[in-house]
Amino acid sequence: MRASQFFIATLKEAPADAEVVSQKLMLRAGMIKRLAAGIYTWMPMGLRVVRKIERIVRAEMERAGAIELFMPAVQPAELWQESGRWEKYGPELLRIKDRHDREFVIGPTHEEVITDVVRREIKSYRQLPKHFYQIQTKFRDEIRPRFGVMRGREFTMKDGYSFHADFEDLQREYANMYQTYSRIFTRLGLGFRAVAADTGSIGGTGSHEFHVLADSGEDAIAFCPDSEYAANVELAEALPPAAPRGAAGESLAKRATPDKIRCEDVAEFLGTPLTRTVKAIAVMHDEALVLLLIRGDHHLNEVKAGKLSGLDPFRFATDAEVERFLGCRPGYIGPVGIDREKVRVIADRAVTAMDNFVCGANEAGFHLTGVNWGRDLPEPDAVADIRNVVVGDRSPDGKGCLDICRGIEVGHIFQLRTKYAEALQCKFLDEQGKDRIMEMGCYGIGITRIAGAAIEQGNDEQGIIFPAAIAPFEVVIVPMGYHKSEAVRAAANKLRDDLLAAGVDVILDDRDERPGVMFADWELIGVPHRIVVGERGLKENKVEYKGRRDAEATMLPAGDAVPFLREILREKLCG
RNA sequence: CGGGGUGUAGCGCAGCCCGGUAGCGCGCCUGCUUUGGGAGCAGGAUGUCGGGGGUUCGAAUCCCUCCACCCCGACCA
Repeated sequence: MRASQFFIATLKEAPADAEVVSQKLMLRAGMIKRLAAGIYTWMPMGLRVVRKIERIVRAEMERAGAIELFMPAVQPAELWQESGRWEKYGPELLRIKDRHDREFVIGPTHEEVITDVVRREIKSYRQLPKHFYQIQTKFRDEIRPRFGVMRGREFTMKDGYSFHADFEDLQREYANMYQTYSRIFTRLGLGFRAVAADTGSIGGTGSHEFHVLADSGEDAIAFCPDSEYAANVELAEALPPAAPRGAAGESLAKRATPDKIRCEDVAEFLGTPLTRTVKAIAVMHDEALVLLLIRGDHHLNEVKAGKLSGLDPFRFATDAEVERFLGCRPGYIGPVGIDREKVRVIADRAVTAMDNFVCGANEAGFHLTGVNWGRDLPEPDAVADIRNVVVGDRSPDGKGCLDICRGIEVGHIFQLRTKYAEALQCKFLDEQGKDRIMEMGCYGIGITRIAGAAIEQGNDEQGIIFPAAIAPFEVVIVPMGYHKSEAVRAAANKLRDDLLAAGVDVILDDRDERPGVMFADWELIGVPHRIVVGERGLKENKVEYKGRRDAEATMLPAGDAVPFLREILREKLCG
């Protein structure tokens, strides 16, 4: 490729509304163009990145035994009504009507379509298992699209669906995909982590998310540095405290705490550690108020709380409801002296182990100190794990303490079991000639999100630092005076031809630009390897090499450039 | 949806309060010079001032309305 024939559209300044670094850099590097909220054009430079990601994903999916097909983006409403998601999916599902007033959706995912295909095509256990996948445009009408292609409304996804005669075979394929995804993200050159994930309403044993580790990630991941344990914070279990509850040493006292509403403020005002305070969170279930008790320094985990049998589903109580049930305005409510016939109390595991604690007095402007279970109030109606884990908590696998990092979800594998097969009656005949529902797995990779995630993980003051595997070009040749010096032009052209012949994805910058412009452009675009050809070096028959992360350039004999680059590119691919 | 904010040239912005018909930087075009880190000089092109309505002799500016985009929204219980 020659730069003069390609399309390079870099910007010195990023559009003002770009928020995250990947979005700014992709816009500046001319990889994407915004058309509408969460909807982007992939410009030629960016498309090369997407295509390289797709190529690796395809290769590994084929290797794992999956078969590619391509399903429609526009899908009839009937299928979604049949699965029940026409109602359940909510406003994220974009619905459209055709000229005959028939309803359709723009597919946010393809479980319905693939299940329909399989139920029509596969009749016998002899045809199972099968794993179909596609790389396709999805549309999800996000409430608030942000972060460029990381949370767009229209995006490209690899989605695969496997069908099995029994659960054991589904688990086999699930393990196969776990390995495959690990290979894919390794080949893509990303720092990632597989984490146990919430299975949501579907239940079942298996779901893992694959996260690219980056501080800007939207998800928090709890992991144990001393073991393999890693889970989304939504899921990670907070173990019961090791130390038992202490004796009731202090006597119960009511203290005036005017205008002190937050636990932090109360603790500071009373000179008590935050860890001795208890916050009561009022929620509503079945039109009854339930108090959730969390230690002052902890955070409620809504996902965990929502799974409790007596709390599914719940919503936060309004101020009026708090007043009605507790006779006190929010800010000073607590579990002491309330009508436990009407208000249930669910305590986090950490809270039941507390003694001599501080909580609201159910009287505006007052908190209680020296509160003790048993003595001052009855034991909680239920004890459960309803908080987020924090750094330093014991790891659920018992092998050390948890740490927390942030990640961008780029892959998700899921054992769907029979959820969709049941709804759409996707059956096969087994060896006995009996009708049985198929077991299903689904496996997704956010292709376009990976481009953004890779940039979040690799960038500096100058711009993007792409892994070689997904950079738009592996090598750029920047000649000094291409249009002035016959020697430079000849050497640069030859190097380009030799690299192409050696299978290297190279671009020669033959634009009539000043050196500074070319250097800045390629550093912004993030090409990992750069060769500078100049008369200065050619006098000694040398060219200059600089890796994108290198501080200094090194000179090499012109003849060594091709084997040298082949070598480092091969290392990167295998490493 | 609720709250806040912004729409002026391809990008970044000023002008608006206090009405007089639009400007700066980058980019773009032409010429000359320059050529190892986003060049210099000279000349030039580019705007339904988000749309519609109103007030006014006159509206980017004031008023009404619509639209688009951006930001924030459990943790006070």
